[in-house]
Amino acid sequence: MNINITLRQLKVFREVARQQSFTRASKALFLTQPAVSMQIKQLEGVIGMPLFEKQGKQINLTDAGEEIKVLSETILQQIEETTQNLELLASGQQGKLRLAVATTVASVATRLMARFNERHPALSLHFIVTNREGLIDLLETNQTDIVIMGKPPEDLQLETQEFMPNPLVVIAPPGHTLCNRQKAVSLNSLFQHNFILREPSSGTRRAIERFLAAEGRSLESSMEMNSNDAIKQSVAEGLGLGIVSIHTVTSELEQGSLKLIDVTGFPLRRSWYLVQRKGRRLSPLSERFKAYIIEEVQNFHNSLQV
Amino acid sequence: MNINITLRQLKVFREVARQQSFTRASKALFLTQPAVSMQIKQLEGVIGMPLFEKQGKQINLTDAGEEIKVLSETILQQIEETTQNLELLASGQQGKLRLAVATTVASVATRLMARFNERHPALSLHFIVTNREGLIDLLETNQTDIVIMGKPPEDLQLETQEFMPNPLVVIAPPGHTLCNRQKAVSLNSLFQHNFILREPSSGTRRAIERFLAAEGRSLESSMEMNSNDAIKQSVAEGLGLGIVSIHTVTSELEQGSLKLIDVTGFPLRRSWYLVQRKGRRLSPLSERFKAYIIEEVQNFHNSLQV
DNA sequence: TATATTCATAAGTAAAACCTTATGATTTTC
DNA sequence: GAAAATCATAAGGTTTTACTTATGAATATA
Repeated sequence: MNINITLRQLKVFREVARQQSFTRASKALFLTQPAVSMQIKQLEGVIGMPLFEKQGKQINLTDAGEEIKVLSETILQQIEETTQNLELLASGQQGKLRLAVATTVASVATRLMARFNERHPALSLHFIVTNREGLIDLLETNQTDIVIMGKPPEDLQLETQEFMPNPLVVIAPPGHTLCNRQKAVSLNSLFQHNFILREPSSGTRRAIERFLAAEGRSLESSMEMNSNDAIKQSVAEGLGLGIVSIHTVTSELEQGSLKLIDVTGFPLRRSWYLVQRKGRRLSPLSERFKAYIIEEVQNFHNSLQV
Repeated sequence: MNINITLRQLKVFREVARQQSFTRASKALFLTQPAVSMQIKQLEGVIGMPLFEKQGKQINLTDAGEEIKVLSETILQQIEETTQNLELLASGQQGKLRLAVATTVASVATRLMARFNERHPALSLHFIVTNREGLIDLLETNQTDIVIMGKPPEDLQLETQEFMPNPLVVIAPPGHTLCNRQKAVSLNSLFQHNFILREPSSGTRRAIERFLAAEGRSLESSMEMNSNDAIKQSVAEGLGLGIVSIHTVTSELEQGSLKLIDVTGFPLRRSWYLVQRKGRRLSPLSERFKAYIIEEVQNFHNSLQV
C-alpha cells in the first residue's frame, strides 16, 4: 500500500490512541471521521498489522498498536521540544556567540559581554582576544562571527560598522615636564622624549605611524611592548611616554597614576568597528549582540551629553 | 513554503549532515543532487532558518542545524528500533498471550505453556484457571484470547477446534468392592454407591449428567466439591466414588493411591477444545501457541501408537 | 424493534510531494 | 586561467497525499 510511515499518520494515530475513539479524535483534529480512518488504515498498511481491534463500540490497541503508541508519543514530543529549542535559537536567547576583539578593547568588550550574558543566560560563548593580525586571520578562516577592531583592512570582503570613538592620547607619569602646560605641546617638543609603543602589527601603532607620516615625520621608537598593561606600567615607572587608546587608561587617570599630555593634533580620532565577513549571515544571537552593543554605546554617549 | 516537517526531509538531512556533502548524500540515497538540495531547502523552509552554511566547498551546520541533527538521528533510530520490535511481534516471538483454561486441564496446560515459553522467551503471559462458567464470562468480556475447555456453548459466536480426547473415568479407593471385577460393572450396581462430584456448573458434571439423561437416569450426588484435588483426596479416603477426567489422575493411578473402575459405557468420550471468539484475529503469538499445542498433542498420540 | 452511534468504504478532487534533466554561479585545484 | 567540483535554481511531469461527501454495516441504547 504505502512505503513509509509519515508523521501525519503518527499524529492522527496518537490522537486516536489517546481518545480511544476515531470520532473523538477526528473532532479534536478538526477532521472528518473518514479522514482519521484513512490515516490509520494507511499506517496499518505500512506496519503490516492491525493497530486497533474493535470490540463492539470500544476500540483496543493491539500489541503492535501499543508499540506504535510509544513511538508516536516519544517522536512527536521530541519534535515539539526541538521546535521550542529552535524558537529560542531564532529569538536569539540561545546559541553560540563567537566574538574576537582587539587587545585594546578587551576590557570594554568583557564588560559588555557580561551584561549581555545576564539577559541571555543560555548562550554559549567563544571569546578571543588578540591583536590586529590575529583578528584578520580569524576572519579569514571563519573562526569567529563578530570582530571588534580598529580600522579594518580594505582587501578583505568585510561588512564593517563604525560604532565607537577610539581616541588615542599621549600619557606620561605624574609630574612629567610636559604635563600641565598652558598651551598644547608641539610635536617637536614631544619627540624630544622617549616613547613606549605597541608592536608594529598592532592597530594602535599603525594609527600613530599613519598620523606621523601625514605630518612628514617618522618614529624612532625606543621601546616596544605587546601589552597595553605593560606599557602603562612602564610609563608610570618613568621609562618614557606612551600613546594609547583612552579606553585603556580610564581608571589610571582617575587614580592619578598616569597623566594626559595635551599635544597639538591629539587626541588622534580613531574609531572602533564591528566587523563581519561579507555575505555571512549571523545567527540570531549574534545579531542581537550587535544590536545590543550599538544600543549600549548610544546610551553611553547620551549620558555623557546630559 | 511548507507546513510540516516530514520524515523524508529528516532522512535526507541526516545523510547530508553525516556526509558533510549534498553530493555524497545524494549518491548514498540514490538520488540526484538537486533532489537533496530541495529536501534540505524545504526543511529550512519549515524551520524558518538555514541549517547549513557554505564556506567555499565546505558546508557547516548552523546552530539550528545541530539541533535538527540530534532530532533526525534520534527519531530515525527510534523508528528503526520500533520496526524491529514489530517484526518480532509479527513473527510471534514477542507479544502478549492470554490463555484461560478449565480447572481440569490446568496441569496439562501449565506444562505446555512452560515448554512454549522456552522457545519464546519474550512473551508476556496472562494465564487464568477457572471453571466453565468463568471461562464463558472471560470469552464474552474479551478478557482472554484463547480458551481450553470442554464442549463449548452453542449460543456464543465462537470458533472451536477439538484437539484432545478427554476421557471421564470412574475412580475408587484401592480395595473398593467394585475394583478388579472380571466384567464391566453395570450402571445399576455402580449407583449403589455414593458419589463425589464437581459443582453443577462445571463441564465435567454437565458431561456426566448428559450421559445419564441419555441412559434414562439421573444423579443424586452425595457430595459436591469445586476442586479436582479435593475430590481425589476424598475418594482416596473412602468417602465415595468419583468421576473425573483421566488427565487429573494419571500420577495417582501410577502410584496406586486411586484405582479405575471399569463401568459399562465408560470412559465417557469427551474432548478438549481450543476456543476463541469468532472474528477475533489472534495475535501472531497466539496463533503460534495454538499451532504449537496441536502439534504437541499430535506428537503425544503418535508416541502412544508406537 | 427503532434509533443513534461508531467505524468502514467508495468516489472524487485539489494540493503537495518528489524526482528528473538542464543549467547557472562559486570556488577549488591543477 | 582552465578544468573540475559543488551547490542552487528552474521547468516539467508523475505519483501520492489528504481531504471531502455520501453511504453502508455493525453494535449499543432507549
